[in-house]
Amino acid sequence: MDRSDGFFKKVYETARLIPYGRVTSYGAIARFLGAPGSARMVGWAMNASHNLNDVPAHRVVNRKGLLTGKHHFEGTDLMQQLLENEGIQVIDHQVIDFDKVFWDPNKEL
DNA sequence: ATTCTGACGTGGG
DNA sequence: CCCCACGCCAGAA
Repeated sequence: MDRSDGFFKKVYETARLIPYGRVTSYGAIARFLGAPGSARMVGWAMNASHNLNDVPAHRVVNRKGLLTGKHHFEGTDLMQQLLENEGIQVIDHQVIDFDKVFWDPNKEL
């Protein structure tokens, strides 16, 4: 059916756990799921999550804090707008104070 | 079936 | 910090 059980579902749940005003990286989620080398699959799952509204994909960035996925959002600045709306400062598609707003599931959970 | 790509990450230089 | 090469697995052509 629509909900693939396993990896995808875990990605969605983890993404939902991201607190307000925080961001995480694909690799962090992938490692939390037990797939440290399959960070790409997290991004792929996010692409599938495009239909879901409970998955704040805009809070997920790459390890550099760069909004690599902004290209897949509507318009051209939507992802940045959402992050700034949460109090996250974003300049040139890059998250400022990334180490401060970074939320690591392995560390926080 | 094969081949390529892709919202990434890590390691070496 | 940058650049290059490899690995990872799912999906599309």
